[in-house]
Amino acid sequence: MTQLPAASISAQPGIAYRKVKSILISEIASGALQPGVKFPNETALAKRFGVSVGTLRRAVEELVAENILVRQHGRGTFVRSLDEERFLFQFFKLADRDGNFEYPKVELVAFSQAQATSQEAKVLGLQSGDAVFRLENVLSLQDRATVHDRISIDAKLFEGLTQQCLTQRAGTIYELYQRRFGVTIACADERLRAEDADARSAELLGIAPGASVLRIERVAFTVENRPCEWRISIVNSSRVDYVSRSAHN
Amino acid sequence: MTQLPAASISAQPGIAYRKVKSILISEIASGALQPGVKFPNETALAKRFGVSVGTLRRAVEELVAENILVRQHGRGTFVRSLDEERFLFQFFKLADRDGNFEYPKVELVAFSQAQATSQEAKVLGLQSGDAVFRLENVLSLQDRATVHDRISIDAKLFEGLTQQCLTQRAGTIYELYQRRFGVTIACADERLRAEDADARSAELLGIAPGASVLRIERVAFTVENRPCEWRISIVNSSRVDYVSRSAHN
DNA sequence: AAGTGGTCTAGACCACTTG
DNA sequence: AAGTGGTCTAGACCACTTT
Repeated sequence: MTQLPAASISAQPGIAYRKVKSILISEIASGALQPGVKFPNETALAKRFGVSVGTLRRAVEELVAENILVRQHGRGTFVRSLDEERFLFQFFKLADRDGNFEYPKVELVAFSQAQATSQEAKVLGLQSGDAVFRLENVLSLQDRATVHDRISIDAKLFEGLTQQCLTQRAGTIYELYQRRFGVTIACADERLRAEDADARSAELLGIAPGASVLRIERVAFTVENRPCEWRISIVNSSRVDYVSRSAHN
Repeated sequence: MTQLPAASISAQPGIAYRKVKSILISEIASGALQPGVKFPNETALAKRFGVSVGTLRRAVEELVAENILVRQHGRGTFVRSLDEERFLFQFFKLADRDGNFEYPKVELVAFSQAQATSQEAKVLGLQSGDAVFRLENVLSLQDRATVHDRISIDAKLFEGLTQQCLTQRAGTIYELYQRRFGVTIACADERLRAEDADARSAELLGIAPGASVLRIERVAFTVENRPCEWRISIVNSSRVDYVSRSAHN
């Protein structure tokens, strides 16, 4: 069982369950609580924070709702590991016309380090000129190149990232962020529009330049709610849809 | 205060707070609990259902999370009325490039009653040939025609709907559904893709036929989780984005 | 059998809104 | 002052998983 300092609730702002929640978030972000490792049980955690079990549960329940923790009846509570199936599809929302999701084949087509443009800096919360990594992927579905991703990330956060890391990884890139760099992606904002494919995307996707493509701009955030990845996805949506499912009853 | 029968919990399936929730949902759907009207307070409701206040609260909290109820500290609990600002933007997700939302101007360009195609029947849970209403709207943002909506709804659910109802209404069409027909939209599934504008959409939106447009297909559900509206929106996304905001911490 | 989370209770007290 | 929801407690008992 993880041994952690007797975090004092009174040192944090806000009401009790929010304090507990924010302490848990920072411990997850710092790596003190590792993905896949079992949490202390509720009574122990409640005692550590000096709150009742009910209050502890409320904090944990919110983190479960935010997909940061997972509880399993009879087994325990865990930091959600990004290799879990359903987690992948929290961020990968392309399905075929019948609504079926498929794990994409990923090919890295470019990797470089560069100085952040003003736009990159703004989105990622950096200074213009700070180092960023830029990478480009082509994702295939049903053996057809379907998505062209351009990704920018803060080089400092991902110090030591190499082309090898990326090409030799198993699993998603978000899993790599989490396992090698301790950066856990918790949520993302996306903006979508239709546009005409530029020359590069058209070539990579094997379509005519100027064809209608779906453009998805995504900013992904860590558990601490800091922007850490900026991504433009160009999608040939002639065979797939972007699916947005609202939470049903 | 609303006077309702002493609904017996034990007659419903599932565990207590789920029973309470499903009874509340059916009472909202049936119109026994009206939008904007104050709920009985927690202790009274709990007594009516024969559960503790904590259990009642849990049911209500889930309905609040699903945007069906609204609680206001010190004032009371209400069925959410669809004319509330933020509710509009639960379903209208088009923002300008700076992320600003604007209330669209709506113009009805077609209205008819027809027999459901097999596709309409399938989506809406009808039989092929059942009566449906079809309507088309053009939505303008910043005085530019931006969205062309094609909407199909079950004619039986909206019996008595006329062109007048639609053109003379104040507020959103979902508010009309709720106020005139007692149909409260609670959530929706959406699928997006890029495509080339067809002749009709191009004309209505004042763009070239074949221009890249965003196609949004939406199925909207009632509080009882029954599909009740099918809508295809064609969006000229040269000035607006579809914004998908994930719930942050 | 032991340990975990899931549900439920019956209170207490606080914060906010309204008359 | 009265009424509402918001937070918190300290238990009880159940359901599920593991040993």
